[in-house]
Amino acid sequence: MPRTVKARADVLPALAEVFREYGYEGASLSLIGQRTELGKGSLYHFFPGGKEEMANAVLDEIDGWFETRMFKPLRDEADASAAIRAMLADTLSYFRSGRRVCLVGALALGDARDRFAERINVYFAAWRDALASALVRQGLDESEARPLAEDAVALIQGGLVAARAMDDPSLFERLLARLETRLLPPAKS
Amino acid sequence: MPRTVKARADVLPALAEVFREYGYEGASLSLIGQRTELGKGSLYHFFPGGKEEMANAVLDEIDGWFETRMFKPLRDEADASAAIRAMLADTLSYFRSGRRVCLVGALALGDARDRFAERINVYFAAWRDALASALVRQGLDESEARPLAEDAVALIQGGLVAARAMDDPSLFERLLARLETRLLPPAKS
DNA sequence: GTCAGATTGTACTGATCAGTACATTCTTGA
DNA sequence: TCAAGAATGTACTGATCAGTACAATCTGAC
Repeated sequence: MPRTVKARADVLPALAEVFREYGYEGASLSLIGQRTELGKGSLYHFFPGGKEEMANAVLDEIDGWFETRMFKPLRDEADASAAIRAMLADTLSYFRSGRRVCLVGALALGDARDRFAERINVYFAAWRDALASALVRQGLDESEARPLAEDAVALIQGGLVAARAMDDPSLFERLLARLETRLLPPAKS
Repeated sequence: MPRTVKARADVLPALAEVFREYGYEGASLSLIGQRTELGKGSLYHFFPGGKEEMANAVLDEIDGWFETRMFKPLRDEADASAAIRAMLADTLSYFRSGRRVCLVGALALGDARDRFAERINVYFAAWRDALASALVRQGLDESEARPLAEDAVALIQGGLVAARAMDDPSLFERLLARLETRLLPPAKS
């Protein structure tokens, strides 16, 4: 039954975008239906648990993407600096220069926070820890790497808020460019 | 008719807290009624424009608080460093070490963004510009002050997101402490 | 072709939403 | 004391919410 799997996975990007744009509570089933081009029958066929299962499926996909694409390289790649540069580039493109919101961050601020609290926590902690690991392999002490990674994750999230608030994607780009100079070791080639 | 004015103003703190906790759409009138201990009759008596007028009243109060308490001193106070230190201390206490969310930031990420887009934009821009002004008076070039102020505002917003996401108020405190060392001139007394 | 099961559309449910209408109660100034 | 108007409680409106039920349709294996 390849079609079942395909159809459910096909819906996830549209689903994610609805949650990103409207938040958990704001993403009504009628809106979800429009964006995914699926009726209620199909939606509840694929996601018997309703909205909560939809959001969890989206979060699963996001977790998977960040884990394999960013966190794992940050933890494991031999060239830590390259992994950090790749992380920044991926961050820029994933969030569309700040035009796209971080769903996890939006959930953290919104009214559905408690419902996904554990997942939200894990996502942020994983990002911070993976980045700190890369910084340590770059030669920093744990005691320097930890705070720097903490700053970086917060700066990225805040950059998304600020870029959206001021409707200025270039702000997010500038933020990431400056962050790169703080995260990479000075004047190596 | 002093009582009218008093009653309306008395409701604003509770109103603000509801919007902060549940977002604009999530703050239902029944919830607002409970928290403010006002029935629908009273709420629509004080705010004939409904929820939107309530949110605008709250934003007015927030704007006023930040303007007089933080932005104006940052722009005008003779001792720029003292104003920056005061800003950081006020930020810490206002947001309750990250336990309290920034309503403006939450609105920026949420589904009611378009409704308050202009106000949100102005709030962020005012903070950045006021801080940049203080940095310039501290001796920085405009070209250094601008990016640093931009970073600071984003870091604060991101700190609120991250502190809430990881349920760790001390994270917000650490962030602000490190930010202070970046904003104040090194080793003066 | 046929049939089991996957998929889908439609019509419901009861709850809750923002907002309105309005009669009642309270407060205040004279 | 008493009216004017401020303040409030209650009962509504129609819309929309998440979720359910179920019959109709489609699909692929045989």
